[in-house]
Amino acid sequence: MPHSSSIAESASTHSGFGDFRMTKQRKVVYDVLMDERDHPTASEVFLRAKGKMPGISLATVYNCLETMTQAGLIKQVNVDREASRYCPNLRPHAHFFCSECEQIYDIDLRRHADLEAAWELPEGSRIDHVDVAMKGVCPKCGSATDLSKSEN
Amino acid sequence: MPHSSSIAESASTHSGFGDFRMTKQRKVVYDVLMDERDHPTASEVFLRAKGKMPGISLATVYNCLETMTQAGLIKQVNVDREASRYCPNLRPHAHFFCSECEQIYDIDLRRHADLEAAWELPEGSRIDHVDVAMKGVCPKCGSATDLSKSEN
DNA sequence: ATTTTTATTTAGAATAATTCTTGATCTCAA
DNA sequence: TTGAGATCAAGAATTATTCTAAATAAAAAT
Repeated sequence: MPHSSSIAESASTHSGFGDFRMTKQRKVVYDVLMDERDHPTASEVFLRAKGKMPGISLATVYNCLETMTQAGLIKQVNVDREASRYCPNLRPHAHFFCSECEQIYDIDLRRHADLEAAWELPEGSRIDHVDVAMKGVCPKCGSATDLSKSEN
Repeated sequence: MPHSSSIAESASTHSGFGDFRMTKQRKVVYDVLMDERDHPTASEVFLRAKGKMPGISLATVYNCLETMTQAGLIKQVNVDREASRYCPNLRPHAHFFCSECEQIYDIDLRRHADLEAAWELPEGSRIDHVDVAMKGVCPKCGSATDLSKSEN
């Protein structure tokens, strides 16, 4: 008889997130995301993860990112068709992509804001997930005069 | 031929949208989007376009979609990392992706709604574009009992 | 503790959407 | 009409991601 217990698991590698096991590799990947919350791509995560665990493979990084996304531990962030990025911020938030510095910033939702109220949703729609991505220029890049389009 | 409309229809091949030329191919692609507003992917557009212009190539369809998106004639719609879809709806609207029927629906913005008010945007951010994608189950699919998960 | 089962990792091959390249063709303007 | 530049077509190339299969590790059962 294979196991069947749905939730409520026991000791060690379990995290309490459904059937999710926090393996060594997953821990490393998760830590990478926690260490620098700059929305790295899978390959960027891979590079950093190798620093902590040289033998880890790219496929594993992809696996970990996918499993942890499913488990709800992290979020996958997509901007246009670029490589997916990942973040461990679980609060409801939007993403702001600065087209100057190509950084992604988390934008928090205001306490009382009602996202769905703004839209003419047909009666009876069930919303599972709302994804808000903004594009523009961040304060840092915006204040820099057009001349000094240097770095930062 | 159906649709008469708006833009991209005047005299020569010029449309008034910057330096954009409405060539035969681009017209075909644009008409495909106008004929059936169901957010087709590039390959779907290609298939339909071949009906109107058998010699058209996939590369050209990609070119047309890209140029017209740049020109602001159509919009590229991305849901997660799936193939991009395209729509000629220029009103500000969000996209609702039904995970049952895999259709994309346009969701209009309520007249007075203020999108940016909901977010804790840092002072001095310049927003060029906001992209809202919702995922869930549409009324049609939601009302169908779980048993009749048939089509549509 | 040893065996059996199941999940996870790894490396590389495969995939799929998209972009690029090159040469041909078309359009506009002189 | 000619020349320049834009656009098109066909196929090769790219790239992020997924898949496959074998090896390993962890958990459960004996």
